Amino acid sequence: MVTKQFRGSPEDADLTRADSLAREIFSDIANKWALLIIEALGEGTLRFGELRKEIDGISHKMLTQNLRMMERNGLVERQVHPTVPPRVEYTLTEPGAALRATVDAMCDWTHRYLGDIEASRGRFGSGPAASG
Amino acid sequence: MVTKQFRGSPEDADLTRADSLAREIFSDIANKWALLIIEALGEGTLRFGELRKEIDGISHKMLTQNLRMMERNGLVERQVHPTVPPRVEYTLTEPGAALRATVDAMCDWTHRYLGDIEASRGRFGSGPAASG
DNA sequence: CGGAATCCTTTCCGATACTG
DNA sequence: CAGTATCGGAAAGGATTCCG
Repeated sequence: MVTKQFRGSPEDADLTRADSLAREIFSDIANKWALLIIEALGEGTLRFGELRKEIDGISHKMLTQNLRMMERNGLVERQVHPTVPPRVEYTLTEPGAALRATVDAMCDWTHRYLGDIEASRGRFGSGPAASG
Repeated sequence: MVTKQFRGSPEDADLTRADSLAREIFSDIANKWALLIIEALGEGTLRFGELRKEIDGISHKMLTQNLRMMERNGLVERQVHPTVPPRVEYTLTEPGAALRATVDAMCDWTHRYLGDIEASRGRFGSGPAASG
């Protein structure tokens, strides 16, 4: 039940704390860039620059920011090779790989219903017109 | 391949248009509130006010805004009962219900890895400390 | 090459007021 | 009860610059 969060009742402090944490994590990953990064890393390990090229439209800043967040949450592992120029590689962890299956499903869904959605958009606006 | 979007090449106009649309839809639904609404409607039809109560922390405005977007994309159906006071009900469509399975998986994932993530967060910050 | 900090614009989102 | 519109602060996010 991720829809619920915390209410201030002191008794169920543990339950509400878990709910609050669940919601926080959910909010972290229910984000465009994070999901696209997971999708991109699904193929295997990628360097920072490769990720940037793979994910169309992501900025340097957003990529860094989301990778930090995902590293903190243990979704990706960051490996720094102390060469020059530096080489930094990102890999999905086991939790990250598990989430990847879900993201794949979301991508499949998108392509599966692309036509329906386009049609729905066409109807929207012309649909609920006045009757008289 | 939702990670790719459109490049201005005139030849593959159709392909890039589809990619662009796919990314747009993906961005629409890869959003905290939209996913929580889908999750909430998974149980069955709910009124506006019920949704508001079900989804902790969502504001009147965000709920309206996301419901419009989801209606436009054909994820939810909106039924207005011309009573007084008005009664408006929201139900998942078939595409919406299909997406629900994915969102459920995301919620399951969240609870499944809650502990791991919390542990990872604890390590983060104290991990990459200087060696000397 | 990858990261961090800065600046600046855009978007998000809550609060409020008003309508039917 | 549900929806729309407006306002203003907060946060997101892009561009740029400097560092190792």
